[in-house]
Amino acid sequence: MEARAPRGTSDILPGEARLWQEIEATVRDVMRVYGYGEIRTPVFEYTELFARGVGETTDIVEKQMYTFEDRGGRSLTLRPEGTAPVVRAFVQHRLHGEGLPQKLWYCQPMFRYERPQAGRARQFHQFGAEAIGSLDPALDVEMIAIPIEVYKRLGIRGFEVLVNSIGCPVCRPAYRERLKAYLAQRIDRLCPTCRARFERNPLRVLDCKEEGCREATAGAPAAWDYLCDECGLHFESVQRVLAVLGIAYRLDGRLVRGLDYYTKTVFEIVTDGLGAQGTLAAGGRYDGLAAELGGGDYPAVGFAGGMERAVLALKAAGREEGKAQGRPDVFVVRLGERAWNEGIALAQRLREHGVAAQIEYAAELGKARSMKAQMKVAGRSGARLAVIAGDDELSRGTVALRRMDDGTQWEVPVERLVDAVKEQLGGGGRLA
RNA sequence: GUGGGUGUAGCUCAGUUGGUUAGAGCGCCAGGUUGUGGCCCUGGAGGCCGGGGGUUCAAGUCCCCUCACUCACCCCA
Repeated sequence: MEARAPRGTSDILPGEARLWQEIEATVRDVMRVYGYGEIRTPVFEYTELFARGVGETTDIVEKQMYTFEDRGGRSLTLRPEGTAPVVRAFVQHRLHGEGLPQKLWYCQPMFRYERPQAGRARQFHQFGAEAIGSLDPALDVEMIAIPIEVYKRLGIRGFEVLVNSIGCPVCRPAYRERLKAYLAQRIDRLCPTCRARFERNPLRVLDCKEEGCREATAGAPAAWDYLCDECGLHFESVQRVLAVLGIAYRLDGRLVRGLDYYTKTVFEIVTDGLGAQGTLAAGGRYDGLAAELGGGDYPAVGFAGGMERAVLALKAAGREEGKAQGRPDVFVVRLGERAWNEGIALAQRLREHGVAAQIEYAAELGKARSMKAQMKVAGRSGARLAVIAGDDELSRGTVALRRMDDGTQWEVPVERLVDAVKEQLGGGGRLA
């Protein structure tokens, strides 16, 4: 067989994993300061959850889900997005009883059957947050502020915030009809896919990248001109809070989301320079989802950001992958039969004192590598210090300590080794 | 699902109008007399030239098919 990860999946090797850890740590801390609690939901759910929650006619449900039947005949689906499971958990565990709104965050893998390309995979990872049980526009803005804070802390710049309101079940039908009337007069100028969209989801025509479609829809009515009183007031409030927080944004009447549950506020944080998939994070309000899942009337808002895209953005900002293995503080070089074993104990003792100590291993049983080879690995490892344990030194009850930066070297008694190493490394265990 | 691009050593890539045992740099391993890394020198290992079929005296090179990767469309994080 050929050793190969399935199409659209990838291994995150140690060098890149360090970037992931940095992003995860940043997400975790930003969520902490914003007062969100972590939730982890199952990798698979009953298929019905996504069919009802995300929408039967969305691309995700129609052609992108990994759906299978288990041995009990249940239809299960690998989670293609994060919001529906979180809301399901909110309803299932009656989290409204813990106080409202419930503020939850996650960072989990998602699965969609798509053709892979830059910034898109079949297994990918999203970090996100959901605030369930409040209509407060401040929460809409929080969902924009959180990812911005994450990117700022990571040193990712050059993104733009797009905001729109697509109304609610009260006002959207009217806008939809108005838009259809407008499009009907220009139907011949639309691309074939947009002609198909015209019936099923006319809002998506606004989102088309085809030049002809963009020209045809240049003067199309904007959703915000047709909002009902409640949606209009809410939209104004969102913009007011954005202004209060000094968040730069651009109103974009063409911004439409592909999931059925969105109401009122929708937004995207986009950047160029990552290829065609420039959306770093996106989200919006979904006031009807909890009710749709049988949980009562709990308006909510959330966002999700792509981890892989954050990694791409981090690299685009000039960040390098780390070394595969972390830099050790010291490298124990062993010489002679006795030292080959006792050196392991020295490394062990250093580790017990919190010092990162590495040794070089034999390629073949009973064949120690030459000192030169061990020193070469020590140098390459980036270790600050080498502990040279030779039979000669050990017979004197000492080992040699060598600074790898300037090559100075001296002997210390074995029982003083840990202290001597810490002295060299400085208080925190790292080189001062 | 639809298009374009690319597949030669672990990595980045050469490979002449088809013509001997397919190369380089980096990396890896071993040496350059006793037990010392970085620089230098010498040597070595490592290649179903993505796979299959075809044309030809002869294919890494030309043709067809296929697979994979990749970019884009669709859509989305």
